[in-house]
Amino acid sequence: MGGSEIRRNMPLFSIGIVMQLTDLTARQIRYYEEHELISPARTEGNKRLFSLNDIDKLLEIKDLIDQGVNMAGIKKIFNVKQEADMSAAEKKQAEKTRRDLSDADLRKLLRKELLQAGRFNRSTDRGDMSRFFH
DNA sequence: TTTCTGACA
DNA sequence: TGTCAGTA
Repeated sequence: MGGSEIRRNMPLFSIGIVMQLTDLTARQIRYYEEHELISPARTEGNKRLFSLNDIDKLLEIKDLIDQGVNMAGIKKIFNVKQEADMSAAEKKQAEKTRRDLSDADLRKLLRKELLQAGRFNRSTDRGDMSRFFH
């Protein structure tokens, strides 16, 4: 890893600066943080401090959003991306984690759909379009 | 003045 | 997502 990594991860910018740099609203930026797409540091006063990496990530998110990709799709893309630069051992663990999460979600979904079998809400799921981007 | 969290006529 | 409230 290059020593510049520490600089790119240095918490430097307020949300106001980031808004101007990314053309995103504070609402959107906080929303993406809620969904764990970014994890800015905090000051003693609980103010968010963004790094260059955070800004790059927000820029990518903005492009994806503009292309019609939703949160689910963006999360998938980011997961694949970060999995790309992981060691084999880490990949194995990540695969297990992903599988476990899937099983948990599957049980929930299965129970719901068994209970109220008769709902068609697959129309808004454009998240899978992400497969055509990365 | 800026940012934060929570909430929704 | 926008926006308003009430703070820190």
